Amino acid sequence: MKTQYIPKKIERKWQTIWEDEKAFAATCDYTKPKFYALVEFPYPSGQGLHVGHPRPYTALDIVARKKRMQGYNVLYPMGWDAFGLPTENYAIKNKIHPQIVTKNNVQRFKEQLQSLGYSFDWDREINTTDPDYYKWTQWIFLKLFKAGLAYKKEMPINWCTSCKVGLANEEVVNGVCERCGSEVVRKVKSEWMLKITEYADKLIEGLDGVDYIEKVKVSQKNWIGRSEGAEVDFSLKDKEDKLRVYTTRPDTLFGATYMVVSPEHPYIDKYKDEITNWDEIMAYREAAAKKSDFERTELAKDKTGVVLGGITAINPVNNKEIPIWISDYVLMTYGTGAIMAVPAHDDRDWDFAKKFNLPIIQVVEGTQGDVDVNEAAFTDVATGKLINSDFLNGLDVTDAKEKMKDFLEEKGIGNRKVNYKLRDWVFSRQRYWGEPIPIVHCEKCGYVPLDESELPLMLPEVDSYMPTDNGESPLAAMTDWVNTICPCCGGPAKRETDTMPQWAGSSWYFLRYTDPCNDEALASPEALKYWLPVDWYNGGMEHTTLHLLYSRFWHKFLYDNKIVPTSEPYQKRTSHGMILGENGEKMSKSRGNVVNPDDIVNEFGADTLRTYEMFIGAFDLSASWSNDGVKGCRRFLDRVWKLQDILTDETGYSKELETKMHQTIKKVSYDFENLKYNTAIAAMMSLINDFYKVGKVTKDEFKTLITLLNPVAPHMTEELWELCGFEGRLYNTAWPEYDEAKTVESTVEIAVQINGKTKATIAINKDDAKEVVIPKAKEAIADKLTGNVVKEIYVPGRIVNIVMK
RNA sequence: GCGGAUGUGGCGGAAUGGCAGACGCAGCAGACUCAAAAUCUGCCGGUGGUGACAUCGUGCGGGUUCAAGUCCCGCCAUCCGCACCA
Repeated sequence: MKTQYIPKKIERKWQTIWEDEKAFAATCDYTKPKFYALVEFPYPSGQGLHVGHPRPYTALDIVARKKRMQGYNVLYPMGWDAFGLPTENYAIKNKIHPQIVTKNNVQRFKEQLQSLGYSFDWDREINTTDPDYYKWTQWIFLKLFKAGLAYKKEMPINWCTSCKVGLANEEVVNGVCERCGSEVVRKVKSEWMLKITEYADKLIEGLDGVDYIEKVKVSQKNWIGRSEGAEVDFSLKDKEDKLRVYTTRPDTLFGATYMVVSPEHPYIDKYKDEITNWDEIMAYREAAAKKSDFERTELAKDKTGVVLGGITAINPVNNKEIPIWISDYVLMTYGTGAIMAVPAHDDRDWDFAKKFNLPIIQVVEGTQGDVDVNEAAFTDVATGKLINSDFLNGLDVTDAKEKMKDFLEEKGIGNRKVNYKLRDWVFSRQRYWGEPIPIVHCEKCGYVPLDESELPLMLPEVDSYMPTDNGESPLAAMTDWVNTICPCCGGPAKRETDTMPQWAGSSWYFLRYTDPCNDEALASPEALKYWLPVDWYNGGMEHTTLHLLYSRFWHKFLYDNKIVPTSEPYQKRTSHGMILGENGEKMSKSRGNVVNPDDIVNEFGADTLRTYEMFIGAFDLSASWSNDGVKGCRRFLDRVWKLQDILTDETGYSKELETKMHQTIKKVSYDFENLKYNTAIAAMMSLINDFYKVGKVTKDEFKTLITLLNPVAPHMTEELWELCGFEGRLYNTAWPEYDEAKTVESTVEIAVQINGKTKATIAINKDDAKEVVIPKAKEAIADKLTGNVVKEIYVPGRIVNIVMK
């Protein structure tokens, strides 16, 4: 054996060489074909890198390295999503400035990533907390504000009692704060909002033109929750006012037997004097307000409610007088905050009607037979036919919906309406460690944007980062900073003291990588035109309805304002599975099953860690860590290293392995771009097993193998390349080519079956005709051909099946 | 409840409708060693048989097909989202 494989001796060496040679820098030669590979930039937490991080980073590193070898100008950048609560909380606890905490964490993360040998272009590193970066985050906010898409609104928000901060709906999980797990209550605050709802349709339509894995598309569509229906006005008896409802089932209007309004509905206060049971209503309302969202969900099954005394409504299609109830199963935040109840054809209305003994009128009949709406609501829209509904009778549900919508619009008692589950984005945070919102409030002029020339609006130094109990940001205590003059009238004014949420900086970071040092624009139009869209973006499923949706929204807005050249930011989106502990549970300190990537690098080397994480299983599924599995991958790399012992001076591929070589190049090339890293590695393992079986490996076979393996194990293959005296550097050697014709053996062994069961195998020439193969096959199974042969099947090069009776 | 995914040896996992279990791990046996580790060689789904071989086998029940882990219909289990959205 020539030398021993000692990763520690070679990994640092190559990392330094790559850095010195700027091996992986994306060039500004915009004439070359480009490839933009992107992984989600991490939040540099104090814990350092988790073994989950290298999985997606290695996967796209493989793609990036391969694309470079195929002649592409590749952009594979990395940066830091560094604003956020954990850093701020750590800063509060340890009395260190968050800036310093961030700097330390970034340094640690960067060292760890570099020790894994990623081909990131570190010259394009970005950090969302850098004023030169957040200048442009603020700039985009101003654009949104000027376009009327950022507005301030008094609204009940999700308030985390521990973080003392308002949360977006997406950040509340099971009624508790996504970050700290504390209780979330509703609190009324004036908050900055972004009108993402204005882009709801565009965000749905855009999905048709991109190559995202299906489950991401489905989740986004469900989250946006588009529904088509109608708004209908019900008259209040003896009143001028109409009570407007939203329904997706206007066809069932004749079956509406009562109405329900949300406890917060404004009509309740408006008709206070005429409501005969005001005390009861108030008691219900208070009880509902006290319930947290979590309790409301928990109690979802059991319907509660109170009838409004003294006020009734008139069904506009049949003029019947019906009662109005209040109940918290109707949400003020969706539709109009009021519904018409059709208990015969809606499960929730049915539950409510049963509980309070309200009439149930059937207006849709099943075509399959009897439907008893006293037993359960009949909600099947596919098979129903309308009954008891005057001019709709006999129609199926789809036609009846349309006819009723036309009717409503003709008579002026309603109209078609599309609703979304998606809400506007709560964009304020009452926190220090975020981008300041560049807005000034003037008594005379209202909310006034800063002039672009004032950007970046720097985050000022404060004495305390503690949020306050009254819900104000720590910045509010900085009177010198808060008190300013109005950019509009020059009078006294106050700065906005809320900051932006963590999602702001990550909503456009991929644009900045294309031109990270530009101080005149977020990136030059040339750079954007060349690099966009991102060709392949990989990230976690948990960001599907947050980051991914938010960044698509910003991008579409920038596109509409002609700042970016593409309507979608990412052409392709994939997702990796989680890495679980050895026991199959999520890794956590409390479970004691955490694996530290540094330990693996120290003991086995970065190339082993990379190989193992790619070999661990299907990329999109979660996988359990296995220390034995890591050892196996190290063993594989050792065996590759030791191929030097049987390396000959011969060139070309040897006769016995020629087919295998072409097959392997084909398989590895395909698998690397199709998330099948595990089978690509298996194919290379199988190839080296064959080298050992044959007892030698030619120069060209060895070159091909280490080139194919280079994207996975870049350090050791580069070292081998040099040790063997091959020319230049492996990282800029051309990717191996294969000859399709040579991927198939000229003689193949195929199975001979009787009635689908294999009885023998025969060797044939791959081009042999059926007339040649069948007799050969029959000969091989002659002793078993005891019945009548009914049919003889030959699938060329694959199988023979003799059907016998 | 709705949506999405998953189910194959002791384990992780392979299989354009065409010889199920590639590749790896663990295990067993042997070689090397004073011994162990490392390394190398062989075996490695169940049952029956000394054996060639036979037979069963991809969560369960049906179906399509010459042929089904793969396609269709109906279930079960587990995991992950969402959840009173009218």
